[in-house]
Amino acid sequence: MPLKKLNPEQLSAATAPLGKNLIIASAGTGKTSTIIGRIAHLLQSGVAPETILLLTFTNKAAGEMIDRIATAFGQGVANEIQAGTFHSVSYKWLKKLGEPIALKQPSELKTLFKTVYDRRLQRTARQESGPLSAAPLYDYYSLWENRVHGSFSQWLSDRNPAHELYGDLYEGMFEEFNALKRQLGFAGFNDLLLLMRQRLREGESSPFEEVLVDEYQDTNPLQNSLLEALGAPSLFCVGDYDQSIYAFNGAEIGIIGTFDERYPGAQVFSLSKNYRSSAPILSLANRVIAHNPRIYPKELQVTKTGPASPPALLAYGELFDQYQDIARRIALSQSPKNAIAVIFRNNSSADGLEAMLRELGIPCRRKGGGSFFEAREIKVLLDLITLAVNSRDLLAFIHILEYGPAIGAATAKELYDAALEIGQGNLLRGFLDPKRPSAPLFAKSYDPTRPGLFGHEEVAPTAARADRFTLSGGFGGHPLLTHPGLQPESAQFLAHLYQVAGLLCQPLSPARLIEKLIASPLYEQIADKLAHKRGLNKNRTLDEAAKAHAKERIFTKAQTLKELSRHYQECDRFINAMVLGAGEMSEGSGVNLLSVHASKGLEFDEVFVVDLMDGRFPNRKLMSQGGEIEEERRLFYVATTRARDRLYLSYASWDKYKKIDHKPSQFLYEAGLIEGRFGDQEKPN
DNA sequence: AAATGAAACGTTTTT
DNA sequence: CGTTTCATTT
Repeated sequence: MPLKKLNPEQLSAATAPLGKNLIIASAGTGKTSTIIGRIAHLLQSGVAPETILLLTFTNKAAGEMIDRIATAFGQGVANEIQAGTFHSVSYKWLKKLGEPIALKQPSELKTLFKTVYDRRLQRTARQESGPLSAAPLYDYYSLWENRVHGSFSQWLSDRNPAHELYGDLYEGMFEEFNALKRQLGFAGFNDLLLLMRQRLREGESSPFEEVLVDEYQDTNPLQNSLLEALGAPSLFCVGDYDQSIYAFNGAEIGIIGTFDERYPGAQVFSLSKNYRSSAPILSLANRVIAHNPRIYPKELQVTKTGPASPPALLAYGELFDQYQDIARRIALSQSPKNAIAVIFRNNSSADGLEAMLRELGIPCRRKGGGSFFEAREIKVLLDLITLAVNSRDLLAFIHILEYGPAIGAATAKELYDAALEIGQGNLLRGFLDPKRPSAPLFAKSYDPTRPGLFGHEEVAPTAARADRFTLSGGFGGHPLLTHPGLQPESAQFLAHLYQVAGLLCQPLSPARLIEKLIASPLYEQIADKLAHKRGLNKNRTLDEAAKAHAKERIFTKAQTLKELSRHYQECDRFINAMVLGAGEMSEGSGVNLLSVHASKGLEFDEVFVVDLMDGRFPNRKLMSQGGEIEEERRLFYVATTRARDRLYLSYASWDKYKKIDHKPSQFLYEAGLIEGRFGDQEKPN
């Protein structure tokens, strides 16, 4: 039983009376066991499982905890507990409330925003020192949404007075963008939280007796306001001040810091016994983090006894010597490969490491899903399935159409408008069961002086007859074929899409649908186009063998997606899970290659923290943009406390590829691994 | 309006 | 280093 295994500190936290409870749990102090214990305690005290909400930082973490509950209380009870990230829980709830939500990737929404931006800002008006470009502006806005207080333009000009001039312009853009987003039924990550909070404030009642929040230190004001809107009588927030590493996403350390002020009568518990790391590893981590100001006193006790190997500093001349030697050490290590991790500040370190490991035949796994979901052959499939779910999805439709020969963004948008009209709001019906248009369909024409997806203007309609193409399969004479500029090969592509539209209307499971899509002439044509591009040499000649190989890989990947989809019964759940959890899948097995952020919550026998050079870790570029050295130090703390038995810290003083000299990270000085004080070393003559 | 080839660009971390 | 944006051609 979960509660039996807890130490007195953990037990007293887990069995705390209902109320506002904050648990300060340093690295390796059995945070997860305490949460499991808490849930066990609630269930044993008669709290109904469906009134327990567990919020975690990743859906994977939620799944693992629910699995542990299932072991003790059975799958039935475990499944009643609401668990997931703020985002996925909000999504599920909004879905249940009947809110139509088509969740979109941030990159997609950014592109959509850019079309609004481009129309409002003439090219000539864009100079350096002028207004922000679309992408950074969108990023700022997104960060602001997570920070919730005040107006956007005010917040922006507080950061940089130069933006004050453009405040109204920006506000107007986002007003239009948000309206457009609503009209198209799209939602981004932030929207899930904003919509959920709105529903709660409008009186939607929350059924939760207690909300448990894991990784509380990484909560941002938007999430916190949602938590407050939930209004649960009891909170169980678990976090560690020293592991707050998501300031860039709006996380505010003050939220955990002011818990007892914001909730009078709150109880604060502290877990102080570390079960993970050896004494020398823990003492190194503590030595470094001691340079940060304390909010809560922390006295970590080591419980591991026996011989321990001290953390080792590995210094190298050149960057790739470092990667190579670490790969060699890993090859010689006695530890199982999946109990070893290489941790870095910036993902750019991963490629070099992976290459060197591969050279020695060592398997490795990288988090972040890799590029699987970024691959075009996967994206098209997801876009096609999206159409089955959201039959008026502008972005999905346009992305698919752009694979058509001689069809670009402009023609795609015209076809979208037309199909939507003759389908009475349903693109698929527009293909399969078109209403006869009362007026000519394509009376609009693209105006290149007004860029973006919405830059159309009325011009004199051009007459074109749909029957000028000879097509098989019942698509001949279709109203969409009256598009005046349509090429014969484009018409053929549309005929293939017509056939697929029939598939998308059938009530199929994601796996069955993907299977049929892969076998369709449409996908064959798209795959061929992609493979052709990839088989092209630099001198524009086609390497047939390379093309065949590329095509094979495309279909293999498509099969992988089909396998992945087997876990889902409904298409809409599948699609949204792919957006919400795309980054949570790791590919392969073996040595773990992780960014510090991705390593959060994990532990390994042996840990290599690499590229500990000033500038890279701490990341000076970020710090110049407002990042804080304290946050970088916390990142270092998180990285080193992943290690159970062995910890290696490494750096290289020369990057021959970029021709950059590197100095060791200041954290190596603070750790006492390098003598003297950072910044004091004399310059070489 | 699309396709092609050349130039610029920037390389943080995540739901 | 690879991607994304720009300019030119058809």
